[in-house]
Amino acid sequence: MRNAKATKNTIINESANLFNTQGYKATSISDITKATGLTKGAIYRHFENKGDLEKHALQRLSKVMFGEIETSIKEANSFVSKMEAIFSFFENYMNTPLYEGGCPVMNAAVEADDANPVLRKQACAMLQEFKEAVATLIENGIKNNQVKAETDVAFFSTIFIATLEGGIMMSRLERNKKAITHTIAHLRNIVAEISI
Amino acid sequence: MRNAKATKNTIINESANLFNTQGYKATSISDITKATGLTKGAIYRHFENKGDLEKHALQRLSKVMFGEIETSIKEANSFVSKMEAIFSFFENYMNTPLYEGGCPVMNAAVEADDANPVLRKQACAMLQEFKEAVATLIENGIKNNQVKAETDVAFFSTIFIATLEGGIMMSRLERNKKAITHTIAHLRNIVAEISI
DNA sequence: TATTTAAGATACCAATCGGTATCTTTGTGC
DNA sequence: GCACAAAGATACCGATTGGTATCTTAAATA
Repeated sequence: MRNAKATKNTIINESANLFNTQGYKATSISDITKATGLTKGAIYRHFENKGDLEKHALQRLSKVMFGEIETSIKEANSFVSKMEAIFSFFENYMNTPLYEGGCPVMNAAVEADDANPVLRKQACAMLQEFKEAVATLIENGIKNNQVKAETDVAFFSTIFIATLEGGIMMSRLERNKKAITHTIAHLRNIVAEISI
Repeated sequence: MRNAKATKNTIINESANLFNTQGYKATSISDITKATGLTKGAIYRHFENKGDLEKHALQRLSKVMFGEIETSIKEANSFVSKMEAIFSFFENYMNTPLYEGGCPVMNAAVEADDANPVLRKQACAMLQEFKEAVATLIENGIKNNQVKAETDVAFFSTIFIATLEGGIMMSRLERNKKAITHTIAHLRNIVAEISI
């Protein structure tokens, strides 16, 4: 019976790509049929409705994004080099993106209003996950005497992510790396400031 | 003949509100008829097509946003207080927004892909305008001996806006002021650093 | 190899989309 | 007050939307 798991997987991948580039509402089921080469019948066999597919697609994007970041963080072995891992992820992002369409968190956050609370909640959780990851990095840095003890963890994790996301938005709009390069350079300075 | 200018104005206002909250593609003409109490016939008398209306609506949002910022900047008479004017605009923004739905630049930037080049170009121009406004502030600050001469103008105007936009995105997603408060506090520190 | 069942294709549904042609109403100048 | 033109309402158009019922195909099992 024609590898169901594989088809479901390609549906998720292709739709995730479309949702992240064109937007969730703006992407139709027939867009997905064209991208996958499948028919509506096949898609609706694997997913309850479009919202269900959106949920799975964003989950996939989340896994890919955080998966890549977390592995490169684990490979690094100091606070500074772990932060560098995040920076290089977002720097390379413009040249060779893991997925098209920019940051999934921002895309979902901007599109999801009260009309799509499921998407909003997911984006919320992703942002939370991102913030906590950075916070843990700083906390561990403090424990290991690599970061100044008086550092405000919540404050810095917030401005780190805000600056990164803003930089991505600007660079994507302007279609050049200037903004993201500037913001990362700025964040490098901050990392140096709070480092011991 | 039933004040045409006034009707066109309300159509622009109402649709700008809807576009900025629900998204451009996601807002239908009949959404706009409901919001204005008018009919399709009336709307299409004043605008060529939906894209034309989108263009006018974003232009309106741009005018409102920059109009408010620029007047409050002009009222201030030093580099620091002019920057404070920008900060308080974005701080008050969460409590009493001039328009619903967050930053029009970010919304248009995230939604507009290759499928809507008109919207993209407008968002591009708005970001450029914002960047140049901040740059001019810093340059005048240097001229008036209020900002350190060695300050990299393009660098700082970029990270200012990136940080602000990222903070807005996070605060809107989390539905509390924490992120925007943190980012503005951080930008205040930077202003202090480059000030004389 | 025949049977069974899951996977996918086809054909359809009502609702809505952006857009238009036409009709009615309203205000204005003569 | 009457003609004229502009503003807005109504009724429709084909195309597309998300979704479903039904049919066909293909793989696993017996």
